Amino acid sequence: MNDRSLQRMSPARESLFEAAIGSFAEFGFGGASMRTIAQRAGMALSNLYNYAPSKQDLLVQILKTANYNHLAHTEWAISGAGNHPADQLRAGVRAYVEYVVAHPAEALVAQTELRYLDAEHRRRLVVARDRIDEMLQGIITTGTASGTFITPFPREATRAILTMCGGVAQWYRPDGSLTGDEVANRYAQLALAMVQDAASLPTLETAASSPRRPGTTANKS
Amino acid sequence: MNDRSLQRMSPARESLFEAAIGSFAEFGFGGASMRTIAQRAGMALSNLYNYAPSKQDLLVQILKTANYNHLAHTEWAISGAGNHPADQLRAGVRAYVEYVVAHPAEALVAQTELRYLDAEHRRRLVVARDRIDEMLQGIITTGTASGTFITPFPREATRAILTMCGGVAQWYRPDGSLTGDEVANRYAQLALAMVQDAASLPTLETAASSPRRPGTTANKS
Amino acid sequence: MNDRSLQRMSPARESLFEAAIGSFAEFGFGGASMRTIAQRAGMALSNLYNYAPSKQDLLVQILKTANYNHLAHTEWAISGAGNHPADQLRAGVRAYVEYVVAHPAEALVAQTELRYLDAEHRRRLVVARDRIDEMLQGIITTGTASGTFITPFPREATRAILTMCGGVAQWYRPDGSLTGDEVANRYAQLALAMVQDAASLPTLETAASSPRRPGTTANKS
Amino acid sequence: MNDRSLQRMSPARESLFEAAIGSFAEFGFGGASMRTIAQRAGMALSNLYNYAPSKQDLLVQILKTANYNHLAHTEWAISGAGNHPADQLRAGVRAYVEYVVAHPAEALVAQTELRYLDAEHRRRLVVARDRIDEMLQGIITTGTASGTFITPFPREATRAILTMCGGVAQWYRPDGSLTGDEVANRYAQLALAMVQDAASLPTLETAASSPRRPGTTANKS
DNA sequence: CATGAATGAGAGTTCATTCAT
DNA sequence: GATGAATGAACTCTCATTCAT
Repeated sequence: MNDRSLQRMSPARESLFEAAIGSFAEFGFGGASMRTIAQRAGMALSNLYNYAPSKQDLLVQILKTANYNHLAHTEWAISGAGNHPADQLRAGVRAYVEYVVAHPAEALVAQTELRYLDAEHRRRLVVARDRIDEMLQGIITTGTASGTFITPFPREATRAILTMCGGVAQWYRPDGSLTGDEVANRYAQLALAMVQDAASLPTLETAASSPRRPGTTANKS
Repeated sequence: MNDRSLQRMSPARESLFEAAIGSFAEFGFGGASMRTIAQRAGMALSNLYNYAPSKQDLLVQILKTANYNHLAHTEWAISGAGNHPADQLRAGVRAYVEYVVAHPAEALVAQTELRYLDAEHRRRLVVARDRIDEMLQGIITTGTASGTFITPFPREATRAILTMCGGVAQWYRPDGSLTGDEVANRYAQLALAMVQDAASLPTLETAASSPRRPGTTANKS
Repeated sequence: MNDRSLQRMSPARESLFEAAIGSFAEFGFGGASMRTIAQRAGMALSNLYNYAPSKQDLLVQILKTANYNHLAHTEWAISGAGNHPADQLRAGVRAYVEYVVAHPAEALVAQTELRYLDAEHRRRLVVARDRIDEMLQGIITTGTASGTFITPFPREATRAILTMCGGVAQWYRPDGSLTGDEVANRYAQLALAMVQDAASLPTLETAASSPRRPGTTANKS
Repeated sequence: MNDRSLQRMSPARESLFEAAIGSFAEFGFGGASMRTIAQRAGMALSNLYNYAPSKQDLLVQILKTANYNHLAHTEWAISGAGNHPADQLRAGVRAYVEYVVAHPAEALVAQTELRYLDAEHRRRLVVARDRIDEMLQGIITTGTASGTFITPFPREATRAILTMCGGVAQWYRPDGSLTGDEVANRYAQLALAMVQDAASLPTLETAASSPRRPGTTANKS
């Protein structure tokens, strides 16, 4: 899937947004300066304003694209994952993390800098984010109802999963010890564990054969 | 435990740091200005420099206090939780979240603004944060070794738990539908589920027959 | 008489100069921007430079046309007013004001923005204005010499008359309570009064009874 | 009378406003830059903003002071000129012009730059100017009613007088051929002539026989 | 003639910080 | 400790202008 599939971009526009994302990720919205961004994009400062009427608008454009691409990638994966909630959740989490590790700077900006927008822009931008939230919560709720998942707090579980997945943007490095795929897989497993997916649980016999907490009730008893 | 136990503060100092935390939380380090902070603190701009030699230092002081108080609160709770990994993890997560909901702005700043410090300061400040990480990871590893927990990825589980707990700062509101205690408890359960704490697991058919560690979980047993 | 008689204009050129005059009148030379003017003229910014090589030149062209048209209109009226100084002055003032009320924005710009030009351009542009001044002063001096007018300060009277007539541009509105003709007539009478035109004066005993030069004054007598 | 009598000023403030008035007079509001003003005032650019929160506000402050001082000076002179309309008009015009020649730059700015303010500020600022207008018009109307003055257009006469007096700011130079006092006196005479003040009129043959208010006019009698 | 993209200079304004009092 | 005045650097943004098409 193309990065900027939603709106085909001229090379200048492309490099500008790349530079802006990089700068916002590195210094934050307040810390990044239009001069720096222009330099990074290889164009004159004043030319920025042919692409975005203000710094705020630059951020808005970035967040809009980022959020909707993230949504698209995740929704697409879920919609191809069949009917079983566990498969859907696994696919969703995997895709969500995949997008983050594929665009760490963009994802970081999307998480971090949304707060600095005015209420109106924020309202319109969270729509995409909320859609992902609703999808995941729907999956978890359905799974819980059907007995596949067990969790008394679908709302908090959803939030926790999204938060922990988004957090990947803060430490993931492409040259780190784990590939993006590995990270995505592991987070998918952790998410399934959190909702106590039946299939992921230790089975009875294996549970018995290898009693990991001998005297499980040892806690108290 | 007192908020600013490490260094007793004059009222002026108190209101200054309160103002700074509030401003940083609201506008980010780059977006907050010394003028705004001074106004919020009800003092003259130049008087700020009697308490902190620079804006950076203001942030450093805040983060130092925040991180060490967070560490202290969490470590204290764990150290009083006995020997069982599940109890320790639960206590740790609960305490961690408790601190976040008790000081949402401070916690938000601590998470968000650390990146904007120079390497040296960052290095010294992450120590406290890393200590919490190590403690949690130690608990999880120990628990896994002893069979209480089941997770193939203790490293990622630790990070995920801390991230999701820290994320509470981004949405928690004191006047929301959940009290801070409820949030803390639920997140503790979610964390235990993620590491598949034996006692928290539903057994398949024996679910009803042998509730291990009765009374621990509010959900199922 | 055609407005732009000196140089026939294409529609684009026409709308450009109209836009420029409007913008200069509204915001001043310094406050008006080429972008604004272009928008107002309904053309692209860069296209302006096909009609004027610079903003300054735009103003120069406007002022040149304005000043010479104003001069032409006034001189023509005077030259058709016969030999009597009073008739000449009346015709001159009337025509001067007529032009102002017919082109308020242009006249306003001509008065206001001349100062912002460089010395050379200013020198060449004041020629037309000075010609009007000289004509009026000539009329007044002649009239004073012949006893028709009485004023000890022909120089100041001339300046005062031109200033007060030019000032009409600052308050005249086409939809105001007075038509342009009425304004022109009244200002002509005021000017004649200022130089104490004999025929306009009330005589001692005949003040109420006999208007001297009957039909000249529309007002009371 | 002190220049800034209304509000005592620190030396820095004083020199700032002097510089601002000079710059606005020379280059216009749009053409003057805060940098230039600061240089002229001998202070750092940023320090300007300790005295005026914006360039607009700088202009507003100047215009407020200028207009009210002009009003004060003129009103004071009129109020000390006795009951006769001719004396009042002469005193008023003289004082008005006196102020202009005493503060040519300030007066020029007051006339020229008012238009560039937003409606609200303009509305509040014209109050002082309108008060002068009303005073003059009152004098002329009264004089006309009592037969001292003869003019069918008191409204236009008032405007014309004020305009021509204000126009002095555009050409008067302290080192010119006329002193400020001379200019003021001559304009007062011209104004009286314009309203056909009885005492200022030349009598025809009875000029010597019936001087109405003898000794009033310096020019003829 | 007309345009959109690009630019260097400079605009107004705010920044963190200092210093004499 | 506390303040108001002052400063140099940097900010976002707009300016008039150019040029390839």
